[in-house]
Amino acid sequence: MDFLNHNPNMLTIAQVERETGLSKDVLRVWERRYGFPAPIRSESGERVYDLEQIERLHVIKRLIDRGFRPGKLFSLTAEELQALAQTQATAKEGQDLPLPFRLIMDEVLSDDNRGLRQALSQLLAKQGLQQFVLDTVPQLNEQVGNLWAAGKLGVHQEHLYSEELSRLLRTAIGNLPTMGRRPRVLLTTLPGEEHGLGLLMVEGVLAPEGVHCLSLGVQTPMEDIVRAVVGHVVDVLVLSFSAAFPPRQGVAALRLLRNRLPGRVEVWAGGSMTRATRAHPISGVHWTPELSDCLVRLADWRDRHPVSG
Amino acid sequence: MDFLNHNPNMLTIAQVERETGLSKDVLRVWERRYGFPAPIRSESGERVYDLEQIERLHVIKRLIDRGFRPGKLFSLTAEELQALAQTQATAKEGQDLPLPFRLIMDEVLSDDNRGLRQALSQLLAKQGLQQFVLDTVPQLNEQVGNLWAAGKLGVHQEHLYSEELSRLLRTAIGNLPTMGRRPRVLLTTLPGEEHGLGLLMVEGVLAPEGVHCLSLGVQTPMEDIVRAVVGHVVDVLVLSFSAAFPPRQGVAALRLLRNRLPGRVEVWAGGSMTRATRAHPISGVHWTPELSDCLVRLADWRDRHPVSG
DNA sequence: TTTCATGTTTTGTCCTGGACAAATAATAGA
DNA sequence: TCTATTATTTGTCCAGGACAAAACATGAAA
Repeated sequence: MDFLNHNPNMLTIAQVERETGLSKDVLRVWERRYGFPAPIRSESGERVYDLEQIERLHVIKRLIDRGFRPGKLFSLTAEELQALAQTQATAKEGQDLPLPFRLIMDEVLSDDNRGLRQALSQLLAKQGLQQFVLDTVPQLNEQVGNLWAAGKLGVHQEHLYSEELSRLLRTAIGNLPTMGRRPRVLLTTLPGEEHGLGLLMVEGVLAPEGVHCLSLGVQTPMEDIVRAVVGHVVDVLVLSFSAAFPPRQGVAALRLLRNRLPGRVEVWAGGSMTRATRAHPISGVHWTPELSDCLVRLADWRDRHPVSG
Repeated sequence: MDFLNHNPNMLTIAQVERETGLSKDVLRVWERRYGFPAPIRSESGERVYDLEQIERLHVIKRLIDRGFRPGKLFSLTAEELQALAQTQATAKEGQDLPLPFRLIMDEVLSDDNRGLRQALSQLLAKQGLQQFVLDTVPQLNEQVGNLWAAGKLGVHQEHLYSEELSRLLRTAIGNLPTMGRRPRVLLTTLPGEEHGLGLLMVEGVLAPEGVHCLSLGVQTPMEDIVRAVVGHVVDVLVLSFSAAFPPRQGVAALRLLRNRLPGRVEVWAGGSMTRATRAHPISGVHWTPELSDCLVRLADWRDRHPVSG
């Protein structure tokens, strides 16, 4: 194996795709239409990008995620772009929040994982798991989202936040006494959805109700979801979709999956995406855009399935 | 929004890519070369795949993952393919394993998450966290890998195993007393590496040594790794690479990253991939293919940085 | 026999540039 | 002010050629 080839400060298009999250198709069509990025070519004609371009791509990507359109952005100079990013940064400050929230955000912003862990776990202890997940966590998430949108938060800080929160929730759920009452619930996400926090939150709401939860983590192929549902004799399948999941594809995938599951099994679809799709009913799929909807559905399920014997 | 269009049993090429993990390019070039898959076309000429083809693609993908070459597989009929999958299934049985391992594998195979959780946590309690991670977990992983290669294990069972193991490790790590001695270690994976178990294992080895660990979860873009390393004043950066990570790209990415980090910061690269790359030294990067290598490096680091005052 | 170097085949990735579907913005009508 | 059309922008898909990388086969040297 020869790993010695090219200049270590240059990236191939595949590396840029992984690094920035922009597909090869997009990178090429931007180059064609807007003249940027403008990679040099290897001797065999393949695109080779330097670090400056990657950095600029990152800036552009972030601005697009905040709602700007590519057309506008590509006509700007580097300075204007930078200025725009700065302007945005001051837009949505953390407003009048209750003190505990401000504190937690401060820990996130100051990169203090110990402090963050401490603060989160204190809040959890005060409120109890279910309350914490139903009320506090969504507010925290929103706040993190705001700070992110305002450009105050680096990706690593967002990662740190969700890592510590996951850790805390898992621990709390793990320490719950095992009840294993019906319904048996299977939790996972479809391929393409790699955000697993939603699953943990649902589990944090249901487990205290004594529900038998079974999580497969993220990105389980449909075929395997079907197998698991049958194999585990599951009553309810919970799927979570973040806001980043394209609603069209979500609905298409749910239809497809619904078709292949036994009718007996309920499907609950939750997460931010479902706020956009709730107006489009799918027969046999329940939208649970809010966490509390899961509790409503749970009560309903138990009403219809009284414990016999 | 109109979600009502196409037949819910047909998939677009993008859906097939997500579902099977085969890139669009591969799907198209297979069709061109081997005549399979053979999707019908929408009225606008786009590929539309039916469920049968997806299923066959899944089978083929699995066989390729087990070392078969596409060329061979595409000349087989459906029956031969099925037969091959079956044959493989009996190849690598679980051999003479110590009893506790057999037990755990049985729990995995019987889809019993409660039992699995129980068995794992019992083993952990007996051995202690560090020992458990150093000895037992790698053996379990290997065994799961064997069963997978033998076709005995569904994806959902593999997911279940790693989910329960992660849960257990997180809980155990979370219950450790906080020491926060040097070095300060940052753990994450590069974009493209979505397997996070390795990070947990490293943490499970280092945390009992009193190391100040800080995990960012998976797939942190390089730019943000650099920021986090600087922002958190980290001494050591730990990166994990699963066997699925292409060695070439791993080495290229490490070179790139190393160039952008302060020289003071050590980089430890571990995980199965590094067994293939260890022969290719990168200055400033330490290969730690075995977990115990992390302990060696830790001792070395502490030797060179005696606590002053 | 095993190990390593070399050539050959297979396989996956990249390319161009056109077409069009989907998402978004702009405009007209209620 | 709100809602339905129409226009523009933007991302995805396509074909089919080229070639880089990986896997395999062959032969020479240890």
